[in-house]
Amino acid sequence: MGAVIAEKNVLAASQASGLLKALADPLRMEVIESLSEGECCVCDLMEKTGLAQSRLSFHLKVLKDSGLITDRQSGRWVYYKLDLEALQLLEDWIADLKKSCKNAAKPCS
Amino acid sequence: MGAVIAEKNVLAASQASGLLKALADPLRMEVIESLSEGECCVCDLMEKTGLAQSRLSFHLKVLKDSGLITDRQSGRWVYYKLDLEALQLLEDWIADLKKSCKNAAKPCS
DNA sequence: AGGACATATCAATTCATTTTGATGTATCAA
DNA sequence: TTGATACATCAAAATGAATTGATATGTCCT
Repeated sequence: MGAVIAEKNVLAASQASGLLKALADPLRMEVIESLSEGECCVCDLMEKTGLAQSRLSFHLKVLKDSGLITDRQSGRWVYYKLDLEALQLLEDWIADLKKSCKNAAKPCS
Repeated sequence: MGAVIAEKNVLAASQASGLLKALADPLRMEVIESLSEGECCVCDLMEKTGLAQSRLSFHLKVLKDSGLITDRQSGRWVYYKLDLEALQLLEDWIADLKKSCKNAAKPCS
């Protein structure tokens, strides 16, 4: 039983690490917050964030690679949106960490 | 009303960004997970993580500056522990983001 | 006072991420 | 089929973060 839980944690931890890394950047957080208002295309995100096209594209790729957002092409436009499951995974991981916290001091050896 | 909420969100966002950045590193996550077992001193963390002293010290500083952990000196030893409130703040920030997600597509302008 | 221990800090190097400007690819409309 | 639009990708330069080994600081013990 320990093994299964440990494995699950290791998996979740590495996944969480990727999500955290992607999220831990002010520009990308801005993008994420823009996307929380609903799916939208790159041109709209450019307006909202004021970022240059290639710069925005770079950050969108980081976010997409992490699994935090997904894209869909429609004609000339590419639409991005948040992946709620990824956010949920992250929230769960933090909740688990909190739960596993025993704040008892351990004697120094 | 919008102003107050916006201010609160902006504050939370920049704070959250710091926490995320600190947390989004495999070594530091290891440290955090060690600390989830309870407060402990640097020498114990060195054993648990196998990191060299100066390297560990560097990462502990990053974590402490973010507010994710706190320290307390006792004689020659310095004890570190997780700050549950910071974890809570992070969890709340993600929960809020999730809540504010409207997945309705926005027409491209 | 002197030595040993626990930890922090520093400067130099290495390594990773980000920015920029240019070019490439696909789609649409005329 | 040409030109315009929307976006992605690339290589080079700029910036930032991490590692290393050395040295500094403070505390304890004798």
